[in-house]
Parts: sequence; C-alpha cells; structure tokens
Amino acid sequence: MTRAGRSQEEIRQRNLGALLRHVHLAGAVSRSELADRMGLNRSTILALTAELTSAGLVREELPRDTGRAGRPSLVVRPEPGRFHVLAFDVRVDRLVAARVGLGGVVLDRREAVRQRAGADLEDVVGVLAGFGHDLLRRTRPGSLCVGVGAAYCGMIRPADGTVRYGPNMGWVDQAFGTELGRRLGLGLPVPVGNEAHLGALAEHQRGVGIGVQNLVYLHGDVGVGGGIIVGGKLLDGDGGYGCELGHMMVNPYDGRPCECGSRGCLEAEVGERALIDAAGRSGDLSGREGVRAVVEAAERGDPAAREALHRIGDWLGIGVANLINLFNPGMVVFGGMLREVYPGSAAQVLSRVEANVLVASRERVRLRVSALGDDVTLAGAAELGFAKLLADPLDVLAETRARAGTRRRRTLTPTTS
Amino acid sequence: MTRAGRSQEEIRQRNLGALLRHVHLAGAVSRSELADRMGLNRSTILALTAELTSAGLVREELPRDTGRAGRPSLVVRPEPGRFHVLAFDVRVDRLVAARVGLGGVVLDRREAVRQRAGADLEDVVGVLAGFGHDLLRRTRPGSLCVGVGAAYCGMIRPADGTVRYGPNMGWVDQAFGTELGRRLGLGLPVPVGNEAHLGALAEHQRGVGIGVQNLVYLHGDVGVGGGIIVGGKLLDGDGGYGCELGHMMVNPYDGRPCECGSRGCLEAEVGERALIDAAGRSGDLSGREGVRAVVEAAERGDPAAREALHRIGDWLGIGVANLINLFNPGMVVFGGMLREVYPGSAAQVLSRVEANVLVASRERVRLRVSALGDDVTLAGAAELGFAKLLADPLDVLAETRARAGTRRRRTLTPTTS
DNA sequence: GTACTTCCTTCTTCGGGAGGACAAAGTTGG
DNA sequence: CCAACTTTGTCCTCCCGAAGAAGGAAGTAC
Repeated sequence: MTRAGRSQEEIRQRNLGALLRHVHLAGAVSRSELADRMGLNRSTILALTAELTSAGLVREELPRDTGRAGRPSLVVRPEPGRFHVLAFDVRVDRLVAARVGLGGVVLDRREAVRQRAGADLEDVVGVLAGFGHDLLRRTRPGSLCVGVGAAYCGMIRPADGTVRYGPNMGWVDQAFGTELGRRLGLGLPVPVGNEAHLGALAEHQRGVGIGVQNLVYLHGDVGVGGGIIVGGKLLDGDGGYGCELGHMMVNPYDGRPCECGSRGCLEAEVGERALIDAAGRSGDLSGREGVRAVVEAAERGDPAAREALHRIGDWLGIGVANLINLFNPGMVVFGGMLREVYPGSAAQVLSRVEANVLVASRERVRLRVSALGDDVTLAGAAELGFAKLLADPLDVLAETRARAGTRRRRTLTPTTS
Repeated sequence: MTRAGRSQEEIRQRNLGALLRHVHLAGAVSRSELADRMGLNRSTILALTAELTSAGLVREELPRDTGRAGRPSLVVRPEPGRFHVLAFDVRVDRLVAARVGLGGVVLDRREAVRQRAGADLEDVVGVLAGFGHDLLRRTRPGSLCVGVGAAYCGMIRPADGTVRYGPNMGWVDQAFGTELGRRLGLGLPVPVGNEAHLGALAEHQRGVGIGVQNLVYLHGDVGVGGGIIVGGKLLDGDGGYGCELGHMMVNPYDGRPCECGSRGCLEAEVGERALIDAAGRSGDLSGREGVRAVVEAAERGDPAAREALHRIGDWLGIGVANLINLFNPGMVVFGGMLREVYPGSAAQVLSRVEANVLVASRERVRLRVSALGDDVTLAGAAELGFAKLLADPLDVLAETRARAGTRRRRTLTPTTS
C-alpha cells in the first residue's frame, strides 16, 4: 500500500512538482490552463507560481494577442539559463554529453565517436566526465546544475547505476553510475537508465507518444531493446530489469544465435546482423551504416534488400503482435535503427498484427516511427536528471544551493580533477 | 498528469479507504500497526477509525494477550455481517454466485454446472440473477449489499462489462454486465472482469502473491488467460484488453490451430486439448477431467502422460521465459488447470527459464502454484465488488442507504422480478 | 465609449493532520 | 503486591494548504 497523500506539506510539494512538470513539458502554459489541467483553484495556482517564481524556476509573462475576450492569463515559462542538468548517453557507436535547460532545451553538447569493440570503464567515464567538466566550465555564472542523468545501451541496476550486462562493451557488473558520479565530483548521484527505457519515456513525454498512457517502444541498434509505458509509468519490474523484449523467443526451431547465449530471440532475428545477412551483404557491410545501405538499396528497388526487409518485418511482426496482445497499447513506436527499417517492413508487421492480435486490442493501436530521432536516449537521460527536481522542486534547490555554498567555501579553484 | 492529492477532503477519503483496505485484507490490525503502515499519526488513526466505526464498517476490540509491554493497542476488525457484496463467476464448466462479507469471507454460495457448449446470454444471466436474489433473500435483515462484481472467462470491456469475445460460449459483444445489473434490479452497476485478471488480483491480495508488486499470473482452462500485476496494479492497457498472454505466438512453424484463428499461440500449445492430444488420449478424454486423468496417469508413472506433460512444459517454459524477460516479476503463479499441470512440467519450464531468461531477471523470480484454488476468480470478483467501497467508503455507504430508502418506500414486496 | 468576459489578487474560512500533554493499561522486576 | 517502565488512547491546540467570494484589472465586442 502506498501511503496516501499524507500531510499538507506533501501536497504542496507534489503540487509544486506537478506544476513545474507541466511548464517543463509544455514550455509555456497560462495560469488558467494550469488551473484547468491540475484541477486546482486560481488562488492556489497563484500561490504555487509565486513560490516557483521566487525560487527562480519559472517566470511569468504577459501573453501577446490572445485573441479571446477577457483579461489575458499570465503565461508561465521555465526560467531560461538558470538551472540545467547534465545528460550523458553511452551509445553503441558514440559517447554524447549535453547540458539541458529546464524545458528540455539542449544548451550545449559534446560528442565523440567510439570503436564498437570493448572499452574500459575508466576510458568511457573519463571521456564523459571530461565532457561534463567542459560543459560546466562554459556555463555562464549563476546557472546551477540541479541533476545528472545517463543512458546506457545495456542492462542497468537502477539502484546504483551499475551495468549488469552490457553486451556491446563486454561489461558485466561495472559500477558505471557511481564511477561517473565520482569523476564528475559534483556531489550529485548519477542515475542511469537503459537506453530503450529512457527512449520510451522521452517519446512518451516529448515525442509521438504525448498523451498515450500505454505505449510500447522498440529501440533497435545491434540488438533490440524495449521500453514500455504502462498507465503512464515506465514498466520496470522488481529489479528494474523489465521490458527486455529483445530476448522474447520468436523462433524456437531454427533461430539465429543470440548474444545472450540462446537462439531465436527477437533481436537475433531482426537486429543489424540479421538484416545484413538476409540481404546477403555480410561480406561488405556492417553496423548502422550497413543497415542504412540495405534500406537505401531497398528504396532504390534492389530485390535482395527488399526481400531482407520483408523477412525482418515478418519476425518483427510476430514480436509486435505478441506485445500488443500483452499490453493493449495505444501506440507502438519504432526507434533507433528500427526507425529506418520499419517503413520497408511495415507491410509484414501489419499483416502479422492483423493475423495474430485479437480484434479488441488492434482496433485502436497506432504504429509509428520515433519522432525524436537519434537523440531520444539523450532526451530521456535529461529527463532522468530532472526527475528529482520535478518531484520536489524546493528540496532540490535547497540541496543545490547548500552544495554550491560548501564547494565555494572549500576551494576557490574550479573542481576539475 | 493525474491531478495531485487535491483538496483535504480527498485526502480524508483516500485515508479512510486505505485504512479500510488494510482491515479488509488483514482481517484484524491494531491501531498502532495501522499508524506504522500508513505513515500517519496516532491521532489521525483515531479519527479515521472513529469515523469508520460510527459508519458501521469496522469495530474495535481489546486484544487478548499481546505479550508485549505497554498499553495494548486496540484491534480493528471488519464488522461482520453488516455489509457484503455479491460475487459472480462464469466459468467454463459452471456458474457460481456468492455473498461475500467485508474481510473476504464467503458467507453463502450457490453453484450450477453447465454444459460446455454455447449458452444464451439470457439463460446465463437468468441463473446468476436467480442465485443473487436467493442469496439476498436469505440474508439476515440489516445487512446491506454495497457492491457487485463478476468474473467472466473471456475478453471484457471494463467500461460497461460487455463480453467482447467469449470463445467458450461463442459470445461476441454481449452486454453481460448491463444485463446482469438489470436483472438483479439492485440499482447497482455490475463491473465485470476477465477471470485471469481477477485471479491475478486475488492471488496478489490474498494468495501466494501477497506483497509481490510485480506478478505474472497464468490461468489455464480451455485456453490460457493472463493477469499481470505491474507495480501493484493490474495491467489493463488502453481498452482493458491487456494481459492476453494466451495468444503469444510461441510456435510459428508447425503451431497447432488456435480458437482465435491463428496458429502456434501459447494456449494452443499448452491448453487442455494440447495436453490430452499429446498424451494420445483424445479419443476417450476431454475437458478438465481429461487433464486430471492425464496428470494422475503421469503421477502413477505412465510414460505417455509424463512425456505429454514434458512437451507442454517446454512450450509453457518458452512463454514464461518471455514473460519474465518482459516483466521482471517477483513471482509467476500458475492457476486454474495449470495448477495441476505445472508440477509435472516444472522441470521443462525451469530449464527454459534458465536458458532463455537474462540472469538479472531470473535471479529472484519464484514460480508458484495458485494458493486459492478454483475460487481464485470468485475471490477476484468479490474484490471487484468491494473496489468502490475501498476507494470511498462514506460515499458508497451514503449511496447504499439512499438506495435502500427509496426501494423500501417504493414497494413493500421484495424486488424479485 | 459602454457592455461583457475572463482573469488576477486579497482576505476569510474550512478542514485535515501533526504534535504535545496527560491518562490508561499493560509488562518487568523486586 | 508495588513501583518503574513502556506503549498506547484521547484531548486539545496549532499549522498549513486549498477553496471560495469579492473587488479590481485588462482585454474583446459592438
């Protein structure tokens, strides 16, 4: 049982958070609209916005040209450039870091390509922490970092950001989050999320899936990861390891071998290598560029490439059909490399959905391609960094200011190692 | 965004509901324990219990022999025999109705076997409504019916209790809930739930799955239904049609034909007929008794029966492995006819789990057999009937009393049609 | 310029929960 | 059997958050 809405302070805290979240996600909302959406009185909205304004989180402006009768409602916007988070993204083929402002604006970013082969924890964290310090150094003074978030292409223990299983780098039980936090030296914890989990959140909050309370997101890179939104919240499971739809067995007989040691997993049948092999191009192509080449060949009419996309689509369709039967979602979103693959495979996917999904569940489901492109995961990481602030704005600010105070007192030189 | 914990009244309502739910599920809880579990002050618990006591929902008693130092805390129990719900259960092979008291005690019940072949909506509703009237007639005066709930072995539209797809009876879009409500004539809506959904809830609240926040429940009868608890709540999806794990495709090549029109669905590979066919007994056995016969034969050492269970277990294992990868649950529960099948198939299931589930997700998962037996679904239906009361106790009581008033005023003869 | 609409702001009221003080009811130990 | 200790029940006051009414402000419509 969750403890109900306990004391009044908790209410205030939650309402402040909810209001800030609305502003953060919408960019600009009028007070009257906030009152409507949150089901609160005008007076209450006044009190809440006043508190957030004086905290420096939002600002209020007169709108221009409402066009409607009556006194125009003040518009609440996130205060630009006063608070930000650091977002990190460890992808299969590159490392990305960004400074993201309240409202979700990417203020600055750094990027490095990386070899697909194994990499050392030290190296990866070193590059990312370097990016982080650089981003902070170039921040105009007065802007405070209120959180950090990281996306990683592997299985993560949410409690401490440990990489349980990262097939691309060959990592097993590496303390990624803790280590990155230590190297950043900000005194902030670094929550880490699986790339597909965070992609799902991002598409749900800022992508094609806005307003969709039940959403299945498939993220393709080397394998296929998943993020599933159930009732507006990410499905995480007991340990945070849920949504592993890439290892759903779809081909129990002559399944292709999978990284995980099994055979016939969805990701073995529809991943990069499956597509390239199916197109008969395993000699000359590989990786994301390989996938692009096959897709482009198919668009030009190449029969082998088209046939390969169809074959992938059939397996993908089985997986998607199973997922729709299980989750009865309002939308299925294809992201990562599947964004490019899906259009050429859509017919097969749809026909599997038609054949295998019960009518009631397929009546209203929409199949879409990711709207946020390659930066979905980065956006998700940023949201992870904002999560605490949106849950309890004043508390996070107090902590942040306390931390800034002690740091300034302790040393006058910047805290880069 | 859900509107936060709005006004104070809403808090009070939720706290009353939460307290009543604790009492309902635990049977008897001390006030100090309630304060602990709900995170509320002693004074508040006092106020809440006082309100529920004066409403007649609970009573407080002196405990006997606490054994601990200090003044003994008063024990709060559900008031017996003052409020009840009607629970209905449409199973594959029988119709069940029961009067269930607060706390989950079955006070009285009626049951009728039914042919497995198609049945008319009118007939089924007629029998159930008759049971309902009979149960109410034999209630001692002063006991009020505060809700109704029904379980149905098919796909249900939760909004109005319409059976979208009921393969066993050949029903499509039949207004079961509405019709049963009309025939009962209580002025109460009749929420209807899928049997496996409700089974999952029941096992989660009163069965092996108490305290397990992420739980997968598989319910076997002719087919295989599913109910999945995610973060303590039933996964329903956009239309309430989620959890259809029975139509997960596990055998895309030489799959057995399924009721749904497809082939290779989980329920086609592990359902009653699959087992009986696999045992080579399709000539002389069928239905639930057929399953029992095969299981008993296997227990006596019959090789064909044992082999059949192993084969079923292998397919079941694929399905279960997929589910564990997707949901990372704390427990998987086998109910309905799977309760009998599972022990003889466990080795195969476990070996599939071992082979196909990623380590992190299988570290802690437990596989168990249903604890509530054949009445899981009935228990779930009762909980459905109690749901409103537990969400807003005083409101439901007010409505109930108002209804009782108007009914008594309108007619002096009982309201049986 | 007047009527109308919609919103902002202030002030008061209401209600829920926390917390302290004291009484009550049990155990423990002599 | 009594005193010390522990834990809880009950009462009372305080605090705080939200609602709601009233009056003013800032737009549009005609």
